[in-house]
Amino acid sequence: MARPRRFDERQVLDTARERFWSGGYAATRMEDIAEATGLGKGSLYGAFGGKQELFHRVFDDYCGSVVDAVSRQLRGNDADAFERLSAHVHAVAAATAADTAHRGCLLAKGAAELAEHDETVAKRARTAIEALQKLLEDDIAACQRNGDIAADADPGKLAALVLAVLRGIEALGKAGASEETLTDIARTALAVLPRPAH
Amino acid sequence: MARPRRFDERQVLDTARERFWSGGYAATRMEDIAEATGLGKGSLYGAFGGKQELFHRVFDDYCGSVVDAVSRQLRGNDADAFERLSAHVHAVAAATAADTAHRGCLLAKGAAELAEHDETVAKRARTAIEALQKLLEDDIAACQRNGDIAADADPGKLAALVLAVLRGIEALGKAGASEETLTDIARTALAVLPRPAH
DNA sequence: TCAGTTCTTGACTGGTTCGTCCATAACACT
DNA sequence: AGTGTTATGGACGAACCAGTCAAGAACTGA
Repeated sequence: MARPRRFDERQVLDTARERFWSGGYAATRMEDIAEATGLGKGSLYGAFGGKQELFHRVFDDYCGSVVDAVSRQLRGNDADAFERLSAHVHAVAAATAADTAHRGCLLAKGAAELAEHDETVAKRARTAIEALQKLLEDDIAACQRNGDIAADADPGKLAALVLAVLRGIEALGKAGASEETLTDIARTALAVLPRPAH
Repeated sequence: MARPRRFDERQVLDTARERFWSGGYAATRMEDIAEATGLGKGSLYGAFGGKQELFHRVFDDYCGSVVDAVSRQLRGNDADAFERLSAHVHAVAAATAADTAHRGCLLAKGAAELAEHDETVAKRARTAIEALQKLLEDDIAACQRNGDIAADADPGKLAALVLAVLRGIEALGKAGASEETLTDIARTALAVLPRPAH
């Protein structure tokens, strides 16, 4: 009954993500996004409300997709749990090293810029982090069932440690650490995890 | 021979740091800083050049003071090296947890916002991180000499790991992790460091 | 006391940016 | 085809902001 949208909302969100990711929230102009997507500003505002709401959409999407991706990497049977954990940790190091533009992770960047003054962003980041920790914890528990990690260790605490290492790798990557340093951190972190005595 | 400055440069830098730290670079207005310091904009520009230069000054100062502070915490004799390391790691966790405003560390926040597009900031962050790693490495080597950490471990790699954990604690704190989680991470990280076999 | 120099103040400029508005376009249903 | 509804695009308004400038103030050394 009404004129249909000519643009794909998904695509606009992806483009907006790109802009916010590379420039940050404050430094990205709505007009940049309009030009990059080919939309007029009217359409942009009509469809998403405003800059803040658009960012919230983008940020929410991004957090969800990160958790999804990690979930795909870590879920599986007990036998491969340690291998999955190892692959994940190394993948984060490799991805961070490959990110020559040093944009890091939008979750970290957005939280750093806005969490203090934007409760919505703060809350979303918190739930994403909690989800990531839970995924790690489940995988570590699987490692323990399979005898790859000491059974008497607290999987929640090890998961928190691994998560801190992963976020730390991101942070160091943004500060310009070399690929070698990052992969060393990944390797060392996996090496110091408590193995079962035999 | 000329009219003397009425303001203390140090104090202005501290106030500017406060503003940049809490609002980020892009979202902080020079007029905010002028008002907060009581200076007119002309004085501000006359003394510091411009927004970017002022931020560079502030950022450089901050990086230096962080490295200094850590240096004071970590330098000392071999006998207390592990205790100093432990105290430092726990201090970072406690400070992060106490930072209820979640502003995190200006080094991380500034790098996150600007490193991608500002080579000066990127370089300064890099040298600060390298200095921190060196301090940790020296302390860990001291631990090894004192028999608190396995002598066959690579102190540089352990230092990189510890640094990643510390930066990760900061990042998780900003994302809203609880004090308990953060201190658990600190405790667990220290616990998994390789001890000498005896 | 006076001259020379630097500092201060705040109004002003020019450019930028968020968000709005409106005339027009595109479609669905009758 | 006609009508109602929603999308489009870009001009526009209002606020904001970095940086400048000029007139006057404060101080020192002569």
